[in-house]
Amino acid sequence: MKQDFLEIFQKIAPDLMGTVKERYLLLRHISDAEPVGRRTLAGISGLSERVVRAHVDVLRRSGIVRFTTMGIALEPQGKEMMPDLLECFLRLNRLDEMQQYIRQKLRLKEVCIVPGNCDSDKTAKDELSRKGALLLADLLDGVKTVAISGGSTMAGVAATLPENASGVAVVPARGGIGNRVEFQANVIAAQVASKANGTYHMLHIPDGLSESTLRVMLRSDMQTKKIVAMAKTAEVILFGIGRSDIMADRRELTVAERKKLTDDGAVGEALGSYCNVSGEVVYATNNVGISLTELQHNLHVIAVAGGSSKAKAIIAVMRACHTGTLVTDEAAASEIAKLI
Amino acid sequence: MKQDFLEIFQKIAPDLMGTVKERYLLLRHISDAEPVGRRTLAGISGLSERVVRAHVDVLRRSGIVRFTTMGIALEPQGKEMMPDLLECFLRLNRLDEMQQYIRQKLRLKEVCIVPGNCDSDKTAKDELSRKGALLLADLLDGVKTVAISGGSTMAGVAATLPENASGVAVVPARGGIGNRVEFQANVIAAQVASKANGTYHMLHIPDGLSESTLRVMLRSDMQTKKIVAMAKTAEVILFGIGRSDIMADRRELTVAERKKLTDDGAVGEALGSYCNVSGEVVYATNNVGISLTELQHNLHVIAVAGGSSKAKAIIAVMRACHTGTLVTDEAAASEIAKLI
DNA sequence: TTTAAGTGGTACGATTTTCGTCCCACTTAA
DNA sequence: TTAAGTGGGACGAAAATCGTACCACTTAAA
Repeated sequence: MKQDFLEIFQKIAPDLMGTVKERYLLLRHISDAEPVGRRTLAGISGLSERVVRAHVDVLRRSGIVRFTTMGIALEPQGKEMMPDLLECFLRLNRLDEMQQYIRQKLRLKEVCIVPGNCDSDKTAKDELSRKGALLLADLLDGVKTVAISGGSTMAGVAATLPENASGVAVVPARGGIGNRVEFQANVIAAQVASKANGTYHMLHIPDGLSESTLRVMLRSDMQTKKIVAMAKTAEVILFGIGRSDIMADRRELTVAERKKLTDDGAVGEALGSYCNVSGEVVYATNNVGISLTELQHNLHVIAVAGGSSKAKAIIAVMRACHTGTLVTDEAAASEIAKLI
Repeated sequence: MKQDFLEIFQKIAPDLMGTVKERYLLLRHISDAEPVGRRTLAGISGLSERVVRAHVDVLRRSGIVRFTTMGIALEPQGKEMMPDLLECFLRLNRLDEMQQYIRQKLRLKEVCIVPGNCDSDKTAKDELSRKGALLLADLLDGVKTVAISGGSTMAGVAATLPENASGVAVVPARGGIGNRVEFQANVIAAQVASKANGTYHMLHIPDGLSESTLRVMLRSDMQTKKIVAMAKTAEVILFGIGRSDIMADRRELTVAERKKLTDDGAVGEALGSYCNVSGEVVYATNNVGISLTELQHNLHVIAVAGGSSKAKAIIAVMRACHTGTLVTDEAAASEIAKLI
């Protein structure tokens, strides 16, 4: 069997997962402190008394727990199944706890973790992109403009985005980078627009221009100015996160620039900004578009990145970002949780 | 370990299982006839349009299906998971279908099937008893009298019955049989009464008396008469089913009697009545209490028996019984389904 | 081209279910 | 004896679910 029933279940009934988790939590507490009463149980589990009653009532009918005058206790068969139950939910709950932990530590709005490791597992990378795409799809209705960055992960998001008729306008978050055409923000923006039956605009600015050249270009090109403005006021901004050393390679920075990066402790890159582990932007490429520190004005900020090798980069960038939703994978998340 | 989660899930969230099964069914139908519309889907699945809508909405949010102008279709990732999904639900659905099939063919009120084979698997036997006990427990409130037969399965029911304060009166369904004290109906009735904080009565009549002796005893013993009357009007009657040859051994029948049994095609026994595979009672022991053919007057009739070796016996007895709930196991059920 | 069947989307009121919040009789241990 | 805690029961409010329409649109047959 390739996929756990648990994963399948999570796919076809994510709305019921909350109920199941509550039951599991209750059983854990009952197992810890049996016999224990409804109200006490409600207190330590954070649920209301009434829902606790509803849950234990089902569990009683299943013969897992018993109601005694001293409280709710596990039946022998319930006790018997506890180890299996724990093992089953261990991973699930670990992801849950990590989500909460990372969210609080990094002060983010939300954190999503998909199982697996993007570095070694191709399907995990697919899952990551898919999760990002689903989050984006849920936002598309009631939104006018979406800005999206480049990179292989964003390309995956664009590829797995379900078709819809939201008709949003999609713009690249930053100018061009690298030489793989399929990972260009322009191309990805076009692909997303196609899936959403919307419009797209391009930013024809190469990376690594001198500041003066950039200024000249901007002065003469009203179109670019308009698109940059659109990106800055986009309700949704979606971007990937890269390791600073790898991104330096891809941008073909000079030796001097790379030395400066390492000297300043840069570990992560996103939207052209290189950050150190404290969340400070230590270097920024000369290009147009949104930068990391401007994200507060956007309604929905979504960062997608996975793989244990990117853990430090993710910490750095999300600290610099201060807000938004992080979509990552199990491997990166556990590494992040270890580091912070 | 993977398979375990399904069973565990069934234990801790049996109420959600219906929803999950509906989703599974819908996915099967979508997979069969994609792209297919809401109303068509509602028609072939037997669900209401609104419910179908709610389900596919969840599935869409999970990225499993896609809504197109031609109908609902599977996303690539949904198509990918279908084989696993089918495998996961194969067993579950087989049990479901068998329940329906046996219920209709044998014209019973209800059929419950627990996984496994009681003949070879001790835990399956526990599950069987437990299921019977749970059914009984659900009935106890609002009921005054329960009649129960003897046998190892009934002993298991009594042992796994959750304690409760229903205070029912428990009587043995029939007089004594065999020589194992722990399987006597009297003892089991007492045990059930103890668990239910109720009262119990005994039937001090040994098996195999001559008819004249029996008559004499009954004439002089008003107590026995009263208890037999209680048993016959009990709202709940619970009994096990045995193979006729084995029961003949246990009752130590004479060679002539056994020959008559085999000649008449007796295969199953319950409540002192030996039945052939057509459901005709071909021989009845000389004892007091309820007999198989009188069960129509009882509100709830529950037969509990499992193991593939008992398949024929179960068919015979349940055909003679005409009504009631049958609790059996997977092995017996598949054998029964094959035979009828 | 026209037409009829079928599609997803939307809306709204009725129904059912869930939930919050009491009180009660009872058990238990201090 | 008392005080804390137990499960059970009940009832009205709140919420989710559900039935049932209608709509604009696509599609494929006529």
